[in-house]
Amino acid sequence: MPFYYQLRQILLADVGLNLKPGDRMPSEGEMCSHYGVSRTVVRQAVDELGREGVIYKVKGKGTFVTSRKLESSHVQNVAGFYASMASKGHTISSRMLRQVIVPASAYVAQKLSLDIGAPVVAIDRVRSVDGEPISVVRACLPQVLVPGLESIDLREVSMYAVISERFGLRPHHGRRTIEAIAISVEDAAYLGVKPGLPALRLESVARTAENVALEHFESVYRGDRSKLDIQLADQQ
Amino acid sequence: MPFYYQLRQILLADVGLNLKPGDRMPSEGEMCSHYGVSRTVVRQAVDELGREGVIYKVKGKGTFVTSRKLESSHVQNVAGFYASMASKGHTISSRMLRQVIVPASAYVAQKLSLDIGAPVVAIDRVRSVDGEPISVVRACLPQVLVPGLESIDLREVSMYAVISERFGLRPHHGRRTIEAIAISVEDAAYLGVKPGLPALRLESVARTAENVALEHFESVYRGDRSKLDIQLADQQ
DNA sequence: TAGTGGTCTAGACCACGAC
DNA sequence: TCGTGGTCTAGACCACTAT
Repeated sequence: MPFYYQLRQILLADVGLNLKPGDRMPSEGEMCSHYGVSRTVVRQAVDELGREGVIYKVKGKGTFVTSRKLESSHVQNVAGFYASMASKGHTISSRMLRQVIVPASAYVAQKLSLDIGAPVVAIDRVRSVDGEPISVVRACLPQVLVPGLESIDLREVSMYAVISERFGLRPHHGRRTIEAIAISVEDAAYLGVKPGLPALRLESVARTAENVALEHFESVYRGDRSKLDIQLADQQ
Repeated sequence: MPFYYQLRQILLADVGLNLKPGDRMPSEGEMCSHYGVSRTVVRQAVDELGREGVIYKVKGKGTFVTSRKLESSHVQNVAGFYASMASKGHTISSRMLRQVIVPASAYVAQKLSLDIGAPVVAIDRVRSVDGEPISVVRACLPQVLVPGLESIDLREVSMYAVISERFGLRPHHGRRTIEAIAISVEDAAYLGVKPGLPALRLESVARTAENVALEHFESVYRGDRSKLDIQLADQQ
């Protein structure tokens, strides 16, 4: 492990144990001599924690603990729903509605920069958190990128983990939009609510670092049980 | 301006003009000699662009252009609604519903870490984009932090800009939640839609770097005209 | 004046990818 | 083998804050 990463972990532990909100951290010079590393290393560790909002720096004064707890939300992380919920201790399960190769619709083709009719793996699931159905997710991935995905059991695992391990593909950036809709008859039945009630609709396109469109999905969350969390952080 | 910032701007312009998606950037060593700066400077500029998703690096190969256009969304930026919309060329106006000092309700007091009944400046507005009413925003700020805010004309300016200039307070981090609701009779009237239709409700608490709660607001967006945009970016 | 973080230099060695 | 980005050293000067 690089020094700066080890130091980052040490400082993170300090913030959780010895240091309270508003406390001043040791100065960069003190850290250099205390841990026997150069200032480059100290700054890389401290800057990372600053970007994550754990601490903040004031020129001429010092570095201080922000102390807020970070709970990254799956809405703004490429990590995915499964990883996000699992990290909070929830149990996630999926009921598979469809897992087949279909020709891309005009809409999906446009979102994924494919030709209309190009083969995509369509994966429709009802996702439950701690046993309760929360959302209906309809995902599409270009079949050429993930051959064989249509026959992998995804009920109890993270799809992103499978894609990463089997195909070496990792989502890197993307865009999501959220809107309020009246829930459809079909989705209401899946989620056990009345049709027409307010629901959240989240649409997402994830791309690799090379900007290859990897996945499009649309998910509908029942409005009475779902809030989407977003963390804000100013650029430091 | 620091060298690394100037270099950042130069590289950003290159990405927009000379370089296409997937193109390789000059290597770090080439930039050093070309611009006559040390590698520290080059790395600080390149790393920033990497974090913003403009470029990405592959060890042993080089640095490449991602090329996606960044459209920062006001949902995940502390910058605020006004700055976000204004930067996209929209005209924002506000109809002031209420701008007074009131005692904090139990709910607001808890969100702002105040005592119940402590004075807060309540600012309720109907916000219009390009002349069309889009959302109802109800904000509360601790009166001790922003004395006099209740008598400043906020109809045509950014509230965050006012708070920054007059009181030296800048939002630094915070948390927002999004949910789907059926719009109330009152808000429906403000927005000119039918009561009970799906709407988005965004709740936010913004804090300063010192973790002082600066502002709580709740805003309701008419569901038929609003989508909230979120940019995803993997940690590099 | 002393201490802090912000910026910068001029080197170094390493692991990884391409050839 | 060579070039790339990843990590690291040991300094330096600056602007800002506090006293």
